[in-house]
Formats: sequence, structure tokens, C-alpha cells
Amino acid sequence: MCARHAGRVTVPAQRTPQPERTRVMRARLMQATIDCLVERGWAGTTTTLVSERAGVSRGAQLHHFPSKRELVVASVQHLADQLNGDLERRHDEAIHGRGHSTRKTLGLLADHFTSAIFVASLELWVAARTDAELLEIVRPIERRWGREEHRLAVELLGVDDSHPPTRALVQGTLDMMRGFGLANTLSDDSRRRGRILAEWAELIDNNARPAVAGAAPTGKAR
Amino acid sequence: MCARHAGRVTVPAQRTPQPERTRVMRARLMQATIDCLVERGWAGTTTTLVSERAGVSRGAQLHHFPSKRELVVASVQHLADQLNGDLERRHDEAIHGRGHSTRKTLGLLADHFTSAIFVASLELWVAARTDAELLEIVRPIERRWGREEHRLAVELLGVDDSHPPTRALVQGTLDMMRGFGLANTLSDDSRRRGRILAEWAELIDNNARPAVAGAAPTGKAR
DNA sequence: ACATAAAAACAGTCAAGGTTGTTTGTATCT
DNA sequence: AGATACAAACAACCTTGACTGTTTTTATGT
Repeated sequence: MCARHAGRVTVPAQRTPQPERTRVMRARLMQATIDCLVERGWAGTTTTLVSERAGVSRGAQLHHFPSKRELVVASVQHLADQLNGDLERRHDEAIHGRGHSTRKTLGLLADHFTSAIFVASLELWVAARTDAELLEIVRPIERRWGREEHRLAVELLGVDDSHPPTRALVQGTLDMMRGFGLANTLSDDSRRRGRILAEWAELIDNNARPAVAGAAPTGKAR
Repeated sequence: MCARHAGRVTVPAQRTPQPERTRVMRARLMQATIDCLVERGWAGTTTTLVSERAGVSRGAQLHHFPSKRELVVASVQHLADQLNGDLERRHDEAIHGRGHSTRKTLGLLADHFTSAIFVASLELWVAARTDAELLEIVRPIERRWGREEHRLAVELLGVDDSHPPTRALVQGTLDMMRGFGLANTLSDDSRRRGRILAEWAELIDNNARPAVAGAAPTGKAR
């Protein structure tokens, strides 16, 4: 509408180059897939529903993702990025905001494990158990994600990860967080969680060995 | 055929009374449903598959359970019984077998949370999140189950449940177990779990307040 | 600069396959 | 005889991906 014939550069802002539009379209579809997972679960995530939710015609959907499988695979990667992004964001907030208590770090982790993206991950996780193809892409992502969580926890808690008992305590705590995430899906579990976390902070403070001051086990120490 | 009219007692052993046969038939279908949940997941649990697996004709299936919903509801109850039975069985084994260490109790709990029935529960649990009707029957069962686990843990660990930090430690430990169960679905996690549990036993021994000798907090003390 | 060809993006219909529950029919038990 | 248990075909519905057609964008030759 703005160019073509006369080559007028009057309205350059509206024109989006093709590759960018494709990128946006794919992102819309992947996000809609994740939203559907959260709202309807794995079994309820149909291609029709996704296309409606994304506001994309069925034809366009099939153009960008020829099969449901490809859509799901791409969405899993998309979700992985979001998981890492969420962790990083919470990490940065914790670093910059002052008040570095153990309790706050635990709250931060618990929030991560009760977020919508965790719920979407849970759906994929459980679905992957009985879907070999899906398992192959979900498993490595889950591994990396778990390691990131561990790294973040160790760093924010400021504990010595090379000390076996401390390491086990951190790992167990993260597994507990996963348990929290699971329990939170059926009904709001925040009261109970809060009570446990309050005691848990003391447990960690009393039992985890603090990181050696200058040491930087994984990356930079706090 | 064996009694009433003719009173023929020729083949008394084979003849099973009607109500018993009905009971068996329903049990076969419910068990097949649970097996399908474990092997194929919630989305893969179709009525056709269940009937095939149970070795029951589709007509008979529909006779005993007019709709899929009713089959699932009955199966959930069936599963609940199995969960309680599993807990009770492990409890009895722990009581009668000698060697009552914290580590063994933790192993017992972890086994419970990595068993096939846990996997089936997990499928239903996750499915119930996005299925209001299912949620209504799964939630109360989950609550009761959680309380049973807690009771069992407190009793076998021999700790004082009225002491808030101890109580929180037990609850957190059970949430960790749920996390173990989840992690174990994607790949065998027993090595890691074993390492954590070994340290965890010490953690509990060092931080949980032992139950007062004569006191019986919930039921009978050990 | 411009016309045109090629390619990509997009839209919508259709068919195949699968799942569920209804219905109709038969055998067995009380 | 009546009711219950079982069997199996059938119809309605949904999901998926193939197919056909239209529009828009990009590349190319003059």
C-alpha cells in the first residue's frame, strides 16, 4: 500500500520484511501452543485450537508447521528458552535487589516452580514419558534446565557445592520444589508452602556449608 | 445352573455366582485402565484400548461402564485403594522386618513414589488439572493420600510431629519424594536419588526432634 | 525505474482415520 | 419369563494433514 509503484519511503515503519513476519508468525503459533498446554493440557492441545488461539488460519499454520509434531518440537524449544529466561530474570532481580536471605532465595525458586511455564513443562514432561519422539527432545532440555536450577540455587544460597552433604541438600531442595510445583497444580498450596519454606531456610542455614569466600565454583560467586 | 430348579451339583467348582463375575469384570476393566495410564498415558488411554487390554468385548465394557467417564471415576477409586494398600504393605514390612533405620524408611517412601501406581496417579493428577469433573474426584483422594503418607513417615521415622520445624522437615521430605517420582519418569534416577537419600538420612537424624517415647501423636507409636 | 516471473505466505475445503456412545441382537442366569 | 450379561455393528463427532486456490513479497531482466 505504501510503496511498490512509486517507491515512496513515506511509510517505512509499517512495512515489515518477510523473514521478520515469518518469525512473528511462528512465535505466535508456538506461544499459542504453550498457552493451550497450560489451559487445556496435553490431550486438549489440538492443532485447530492452537490456530484459533493464535489467530492464524489453518492454512497458514500448516504452511509454517507442516505437522503437529513439528509445531510441538518447536514449541518445546520455545518453552526451554522461556524457562532459562525466567531463571535468569529471577536471578538478576535477586542480585540487584538488596536483601539476600536464604528465605528469599527459596521463595524465588518456589515461584519459578509454580509458574505457568512450569505447568506447561509439566504437561510436556508427563506426555513425553509415553511418547518416544517427544522424550528425545524433552529429556536433554530437562537435564540442562535442572543443571541451571542447581547452579542458580548454589550461587544465590552461597553454599559450597563441592561438599557432598551440602550438594545433596541443594539437590533435595530442588526436588522438593518440583514436588511443590506438582502439588500446586491441583489446588493453591501457597500457605503450606510458605510454612515449610520458613523452616527450610533455617534448615539450610544450619546444615549447608557456606561457600569459601573467594571461590567461584561454577561462575562468579555472589 | 448349580442349584435352584434342578439342583444339579455336577459342576459346582466352575460355576461362579453372578455378582462375583460382575465384580471380577469391573475389576479387570479398572485394572486395564490403570495399566493403560501407565503404558500409554492419559491421552493414549482410549476405551477401545482398555477393552482390548482387559480382554473384554466392547459391548461388555459399555454394559458395565456406560461412559468413559464412569470407567475413569471407578478406576480412580480403584487406584486410590491400591495406593493405600501399597503404603500399608510397605508399612507392615517395615514394622515386621527388623532394621528400622532412617535411611530404610526414606528408601521405602522413595520406592512408593517411583512405583507404577504413582505413575498412574501422576497421569490422573496432571489430567485433572484441566478437567473439572476429574479434579473433583482426584483432589479429595490426593488429600487423603498425602495425609496417609505423612502419618506413615512420622510414625516410621519416629519423630515429633507437633514440633513445627520437624513437621516442616517431614512435609518437605515428602514433597521431595514427589519430585523424585516426577524426575524418575523421564529417565532412571535411582543413582542420584540414592546419593541424596544417604545424606538426607543424616539430615533428618540431626534435625528432626525424636518423638516422645510414650506419646502416640496420630495413632499407635512404633 | 518498471514489468514480470517465481516463490513464499496465506486461506479454506475435504478426506481419512480414530474415538465415543447408541442401538440392536443373542446368550446366560435367577 | 424376566432380567442381566455380553457381543458387535453403526452413526456422530473430532482431529489431522492433504489439497487447491489466492494474495503478497522478492528476484530478475531490460
